[in-house]
Amino acid sequence: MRYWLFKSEPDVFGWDHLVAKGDQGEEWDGVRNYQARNFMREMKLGDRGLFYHSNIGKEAVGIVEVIAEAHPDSKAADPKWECVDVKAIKPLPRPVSLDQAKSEPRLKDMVLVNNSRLSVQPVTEAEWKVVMELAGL
DNA sequence: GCCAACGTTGGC
DNA sequence: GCCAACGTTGGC
Repeated sequence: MRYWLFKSEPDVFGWDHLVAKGDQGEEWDGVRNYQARNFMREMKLGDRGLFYHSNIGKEAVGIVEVIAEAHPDSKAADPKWECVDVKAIKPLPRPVSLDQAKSEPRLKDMVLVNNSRLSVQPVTEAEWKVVMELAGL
């Protein structure tokens, strides 16, 4: 299983929105960046990801699971843009902020810390474990 | 609100 | 195919 990080602005589509979708989950649509799309193409059913709030909060707030592998983004005019479906698994007991990630030496190579603009990112297993530890899981 | 970083576009 | 101009993202 691999780990990922999904970034979203909470006032556009936040953790609570995804939780409200329940087991049905939601398409991670709207990605118009090749790097991010290519990561979604690599995702497999059951992969886990962090749900990160950009701009407001700047913290990982929950865990999601991939429930549908890459397919054309239903909201894109061009089918070259693909996305996966995700559902909320559980909130982090203690959200992990960008500041925390930056000040944690074990997370210094995390994409989130080094390339703030990429909206879908891979997370290594080692990084995942550190984040879980900081989150109180 | 500003601006640095990055990606994309389009003229040449 | 290069690169300047432009637009967007997201941290500060």
